Amino acid sequence: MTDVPDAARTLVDPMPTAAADLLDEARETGAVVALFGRCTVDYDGRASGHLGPGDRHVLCKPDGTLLVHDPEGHQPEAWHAAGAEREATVDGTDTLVLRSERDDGTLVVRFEALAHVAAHTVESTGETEVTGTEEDLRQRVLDDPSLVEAGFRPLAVERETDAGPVDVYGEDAEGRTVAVELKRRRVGPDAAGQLERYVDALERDLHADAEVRGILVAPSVTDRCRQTLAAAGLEFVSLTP
Amino acid sequence: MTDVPDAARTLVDPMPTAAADLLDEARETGAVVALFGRCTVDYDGRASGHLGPGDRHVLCKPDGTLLVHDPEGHQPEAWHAAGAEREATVDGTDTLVLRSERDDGTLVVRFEALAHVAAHTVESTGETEVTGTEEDLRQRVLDDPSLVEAGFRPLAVERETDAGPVDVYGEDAEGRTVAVELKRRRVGPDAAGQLERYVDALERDLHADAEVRGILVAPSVTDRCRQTLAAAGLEFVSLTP
DNA sequence: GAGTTGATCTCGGGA
DNA sequence: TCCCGAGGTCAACTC
Repeated sequence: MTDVPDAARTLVDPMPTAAADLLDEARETGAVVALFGRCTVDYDGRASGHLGPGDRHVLCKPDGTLLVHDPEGHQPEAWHAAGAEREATVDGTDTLVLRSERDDGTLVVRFEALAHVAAHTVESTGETEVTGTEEDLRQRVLDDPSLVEAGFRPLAVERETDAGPVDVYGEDAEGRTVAVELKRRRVGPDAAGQLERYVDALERDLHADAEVRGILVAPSVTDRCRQTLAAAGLEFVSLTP
Repeated sequence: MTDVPDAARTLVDPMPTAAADLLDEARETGAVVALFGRCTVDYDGRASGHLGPGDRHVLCKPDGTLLVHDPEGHQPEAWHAAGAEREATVDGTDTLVLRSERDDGTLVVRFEALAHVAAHTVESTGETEVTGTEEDLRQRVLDDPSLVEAGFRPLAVERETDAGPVDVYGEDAEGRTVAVELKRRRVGPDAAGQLERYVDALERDLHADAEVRGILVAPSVTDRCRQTLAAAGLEFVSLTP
């Protein structure tokens, strides 16, 4: 044991007390801790759930995030989001208990068996950069409004209405108000409903007699979406990000 | 080295080749592998992104799932969902490269430095059980339809319409068609729009003159949701799961 | 703090 | 296979 904690520490088949110590130490140092072992999980909060005994991977982040992963799937089987308070104790002599408390609930992981515990302090986080998002699509439309239609003139982005913010708000070549809803992926009826709400709200806002066009811009739409658009008098323009 | 792979193996400050071997072995045995190290990530697919050098935790599951976690937040910074093909190679002498291929894109993780690699074979997955979901709320309504209103009679669940499936479809005390949309949480305008689409579709489906009531059942609604409901002639019933 | 929407959303169920 | 909506969604941004 040294006063200066190691940047990385690993325990194999640890005693629960040793694992608890490592978790306590990690809380001081801001380390990320990964545990492998056989455990049960109980959650109570916005919903409640129980996971029977199984081999799982548990990841504890210094911001309070706790993720319980089983061997399949992208989604954690159980979790607590950032802001949770974590506490590691030993129940009896051989059970490590991880208790995570949040305003909206409690998560408890009980390890019947522990195979690995690894802690790793993080010195720096790299920069992250993503392209191909909806905002990129919007920028493309603003740079070249004719992608929507010839003569389209954008006047505002995220223009507020009583039904929420319109992605791109503008006028067509004949001066009619146009609401554009952008989607980077093929969309279903929900996108048509979203646009419909904006158009209805704008028509109520502006004048009772105002004609407002609604244009859904997306790579493609489902049949039902097309139906919904048609029923609401809305238009579709295909644009692939 | 034995012919029978260990159920659990850990490497500390491993050579990249040793880590690659462990990843290859894990592919055979169906083990979950967790890596700690300094890495960069490049993703190209539905979008594209780059993560600069940083200390991260990488989790590889036998179903192809790959998750790259930084020290904050619930969401992985980068990922590949199940079904991806993974390959571990060594670039030069000191860089472990994890390459994950999917139909819709490629994810590459390059480790400049590796602190831990741990593999753990999974013998069994515990049962999982959740309560407090929307389906539980629906069952409650079916068991006691008066929670919606006195005289309400459910006739179908997930009743199909041209706009999608209605949560609970039924009749009120006076024989009018009722579409019920259930939400387990406080809801915004999107839920009102969803219900509106169903009601509109039902009115088109049944008769031009048919009156169809739409009732949103949720713990509470936002102001805008209430406005949208009112504008569409829809109703709200408060019910807490 | 609440409201609104996006997400490389993922996931499960049904046609 | 695609479509559709739920999710203990989470996360970002605005008011």
